[in-house]
Amino acid sequence: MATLSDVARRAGVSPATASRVINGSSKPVTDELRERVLRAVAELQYVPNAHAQLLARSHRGAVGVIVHDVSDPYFSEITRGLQRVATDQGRLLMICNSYRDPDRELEYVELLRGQQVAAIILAGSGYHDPDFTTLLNGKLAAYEATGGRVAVIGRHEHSGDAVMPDNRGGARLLGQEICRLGHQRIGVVAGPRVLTTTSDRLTGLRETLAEHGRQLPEHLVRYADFDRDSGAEATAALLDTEPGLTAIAALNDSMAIGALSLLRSRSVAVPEQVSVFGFDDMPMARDVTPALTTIRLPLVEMGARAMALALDGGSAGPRVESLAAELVRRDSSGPPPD
Amino acid sequence: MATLSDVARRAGVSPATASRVINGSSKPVTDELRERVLRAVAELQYVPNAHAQLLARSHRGAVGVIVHDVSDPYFSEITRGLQRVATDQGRLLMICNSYRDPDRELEYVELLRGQQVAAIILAGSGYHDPDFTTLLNGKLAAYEATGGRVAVIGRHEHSGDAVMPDNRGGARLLGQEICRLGHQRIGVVAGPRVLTTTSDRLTGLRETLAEHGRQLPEHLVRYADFDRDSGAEATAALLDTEPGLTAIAALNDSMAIGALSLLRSRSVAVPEQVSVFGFDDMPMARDVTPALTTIRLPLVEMGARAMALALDGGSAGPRVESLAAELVRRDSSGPPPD
DNA sequence: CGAGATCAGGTAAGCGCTTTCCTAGGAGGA
DNA sequence: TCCTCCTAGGAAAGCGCTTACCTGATCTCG
Repeated sequence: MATLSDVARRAGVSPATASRVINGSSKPVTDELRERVLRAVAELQYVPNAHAQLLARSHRGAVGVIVHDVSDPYFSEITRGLQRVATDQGRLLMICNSYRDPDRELEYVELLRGQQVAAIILAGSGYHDPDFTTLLNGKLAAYEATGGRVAVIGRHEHSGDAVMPDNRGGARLLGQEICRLGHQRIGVVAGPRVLTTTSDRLTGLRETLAEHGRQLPEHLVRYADFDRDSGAEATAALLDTEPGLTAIAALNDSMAIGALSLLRSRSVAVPEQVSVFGFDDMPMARDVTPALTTIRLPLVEMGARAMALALDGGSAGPRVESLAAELVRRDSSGPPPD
Repeated sequence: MATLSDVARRAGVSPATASRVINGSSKPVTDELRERVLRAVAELQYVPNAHAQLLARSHRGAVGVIVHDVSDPYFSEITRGLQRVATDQGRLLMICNSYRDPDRELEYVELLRGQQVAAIILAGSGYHDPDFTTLLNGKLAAYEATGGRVAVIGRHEHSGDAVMPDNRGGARLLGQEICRLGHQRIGVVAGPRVLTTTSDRLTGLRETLAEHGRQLPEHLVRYADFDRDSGAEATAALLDTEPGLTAIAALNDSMAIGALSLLRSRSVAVPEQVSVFGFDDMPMARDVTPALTTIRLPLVEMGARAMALALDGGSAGPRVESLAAELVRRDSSGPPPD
């Protein structure tokens, strides 16, 4: 691999001069020398060693992002928003998948810190796990203490800048719609118990149902993994327990799609016999049949806001931006059968 | 940010010793000192500067991946495969999105080279653009000349290790199925003209149709962008031109889903009036209604193979692994109406 | 015509780490 | 008791780059 000195030698100048023309430094260099350096660069196919550069300048260019899984549409949308703002500011994004493993999340924080990233963004639900939370906050605090910026998306456990989707409010909208339609026997396909997103959504739903005089007994809540297949399984279990259900609320769209697929396989008509509700409004929600009634979260926007928070040097104390959810009525929901 | 010397000072040892215990070097260190160093690390929340480490060792750990767009399911699947193998080997993955911009692709090659990655993997179709191809190959060659490894997925233009999905063969399967069902009036929603994937698939399809005595006139091929919405548009255009079509072959699933959605909005029954075919078999293909008949490509496998090729030091000359495509019959296809 | 200002370019000191090589001290053997 | 050999630990030389500072030449002006 050619180095700066190789270039300098070949051009017959000092490394300093070579560095200056390559980086377009403000220090003037005669055209003659500039030319020679550029020629040498081309001939040697020279590319500066990014690590050496980062060491020498103390710049901090890149931004780290820790998400549960980019291939999950929920996170690809968020990531798209993050990406957009980062790119606009000429920042490189390092994306890390924790696959919902708290330990891996911790490791990635260290890794990103080691990479000298300018900011770390944590996207995705927090965990109901005080020990982990303490540990994580400690690491983040250490990072912030050295000038790093942190922003989180949808996790209350961190006390700094945050973008919070209104999970609870969204779930209330969902509950209202279910009641408005007149459903009485309602099953819920929830996400992993340990995630705060699950409990927030569940809480909102419970509250609203209670306000309308509905019960949500524990055996009608099934915990799954926020993915399609486990959503289908949970739906099956729900139906087996309580064949008379007329509404199934899945706490994210992937699981709702799983539910749809299971219902189809059992020839249960949606929404005539059973209504299905999702949450998130991923792009795919409108393409399944029947198109999914769901709660829209402005995912791309959330990503963009979080990145903006992280990058704007944030003078004041912790800023929390709450983004509203919105009900999207499509074809998977309707009144219960008579 | 605490440095190694800070740690060493606090522990009352030399940086060398500190480095040794932190990295678990083979050089023996007394428990006494080891202990002191570890305590200092904990107290200072020390994390090694990854750039300095990379500079000092000449290790080359990470692997770079350039894809069109990870949030496109086609690439998330491939990436999953790449990721799996990379993680197994303890490698960090740097993922870059070119968004199908050749210039950006070129830039990313430089960037990754600057990051000293051990290998670069290019996934996604090549371009029909000799100038670009020459440029890209030049850059890759320069990288390989300095010991970097390169593997490509689905691009013929590079002469090194490659994993090639059998686009043409898959398209032939598609053509056969269409003919078998008895369709005569066939429209195609193709991808961007400039991509080799588009032309490969188109060629396979054309060949097979021709063998069965079908024509595929140019006005029945509409070029779109491999995404849902442009697929819908192209389908609309196709139908407007030629209302009598009984089969629409989209050259990827996203566009097929767009086609499905457009047909639904026009109340055209699928497959009774028009059959729709996709390509790739993304996870989502089975969840749309009607479930999509498509050509399965082993996307995850492709990623895994490519990473394996790139990482195994590949002694011999260029290795090309071709992966077969497979027809998946679902509900969106059937015989033409009488 | 010489002193200071100006300018292009070079010199060298790091950035934070790893690792080779060296040293001092202790163990072991004669 | 003295010499050798091993051992743990330190000193220091880089890794490839940037940049503050210095130098020598040219220019400007009194």
